[in-house]
Amino acid sequence: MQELIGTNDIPTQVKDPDLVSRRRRQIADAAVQLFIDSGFHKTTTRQIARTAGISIGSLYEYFASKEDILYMVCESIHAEVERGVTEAMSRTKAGQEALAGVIREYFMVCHRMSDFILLIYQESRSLPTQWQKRVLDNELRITGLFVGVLARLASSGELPGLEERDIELAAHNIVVLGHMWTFRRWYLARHYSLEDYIRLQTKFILKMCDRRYHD
Amino acid sequence: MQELIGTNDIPTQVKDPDLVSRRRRQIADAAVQLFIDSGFHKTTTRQIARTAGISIGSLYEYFASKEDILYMVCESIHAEVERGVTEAMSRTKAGQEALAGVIREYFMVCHRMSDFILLIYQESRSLPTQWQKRVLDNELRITGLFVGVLARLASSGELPGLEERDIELAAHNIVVLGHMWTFRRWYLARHYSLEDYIRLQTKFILKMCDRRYHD
DNA sequence: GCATTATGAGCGAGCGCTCGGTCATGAAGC
DNA sequence: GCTTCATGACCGAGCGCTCGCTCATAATGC
Repeated sequence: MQELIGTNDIPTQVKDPDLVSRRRRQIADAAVQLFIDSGFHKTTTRQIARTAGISIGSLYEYFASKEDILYMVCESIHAEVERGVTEAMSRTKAGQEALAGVIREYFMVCHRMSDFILLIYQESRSLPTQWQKRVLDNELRITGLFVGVLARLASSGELPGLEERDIELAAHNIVVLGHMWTFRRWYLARHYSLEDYIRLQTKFILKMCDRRYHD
Repeated sequence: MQELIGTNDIPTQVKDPDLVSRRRRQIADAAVQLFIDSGFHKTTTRQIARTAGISIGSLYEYFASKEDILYMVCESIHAEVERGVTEAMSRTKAGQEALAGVIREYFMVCHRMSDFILLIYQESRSLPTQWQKRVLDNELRITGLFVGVLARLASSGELPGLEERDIELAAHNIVVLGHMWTFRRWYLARHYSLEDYIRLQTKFILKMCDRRYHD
């Protein structure tokens, strides 16, 4: 929920850039919780302002529209997920267990960001078209991180029989199985602990990617 | 999009049950397209009435609220998916290829119902809580169909090493990988034909479920 | 002619957003 | 140092409008 808060993507009346990013963060933080609780459409701009502790007038000094707020919220969420994943990757060692490690960390991020990821699934359609595209780009960039991991393993012979097209699709599968924990949580969390889920899915994913794998 | 149109879940002023189900179908058909095109919130009840070819007053003879219409639309979609899957299952033979066959048919259903499935992901949150639960029940019932298939195969020794908990989760995975074709279509459809997608994902799923499987 | 169904003008709550104005701060002029 | 003035962040009543929904009345059909 970062630097881009002060991005010049979104115009503002206010001169002081430091103040702009502080206030935007303040507003986005208030908005994201309200969006999660009641959805984008049922949340009113007045509510957002009140929760952020500023007036409705001031709110519109920092954002040009309600959609702008949603866009910033979506960007923040993706930035946070991406940060989590890249961090996990830099921490992780090479070789066979690398994949399992990254999956684990990614699933933990999904768990932590459950409500936020769900929000993107449900509300990103309310964004103006060009910003929807940006959201999809973000999604694709995150998927790309997993393509990278898989490609590295494949090229070092760790995943024999996995061609380029397989890799791409496998990466999408990993990403989406992480999301699945968020949008099927109402069921999954009642039958599997997060640890169980990670263990079982990792097993599945490894079997999927590595024909030599046996449990 | 069926019999349940005349369901007594939703109250009506109109006596003739046949008329009720005809009109409800008429309204739901109009609404679903509008919801897909513009989303639930941006669609107005007046638009729905106009598209259905009736007056706004009449619309409220057959539905008590806009949410009621969304609920009926969601139910219809799930009924259609379930019909498609059960039909595929009765058509399909036993044994090793049974799974691949069912997956194939299911993915075809997902493809055909792409927009509708996406609609449920995006708009079911706008439903009153108790009806959200019903939607989740439907989702679970469809998943249950796959649990059934996998369990039958497992008990006849076709999928060694797949325990009950694995089966449950594998079924969820299959369902969600079908949905993935709908909500990542903006990317996937540009890189994989439906046939490619089915072939690759089936391979993945079989590897996931069957340790004896090799391509 | 009565019961049933259809109609659409109208209601009013509530929405996103604006804009004229306030006020704390600090620079400028003397 | 005191007064004056300029700045810009902050404010919130209120505008214009839309929307979901109602209800008095008309049309229909048995």
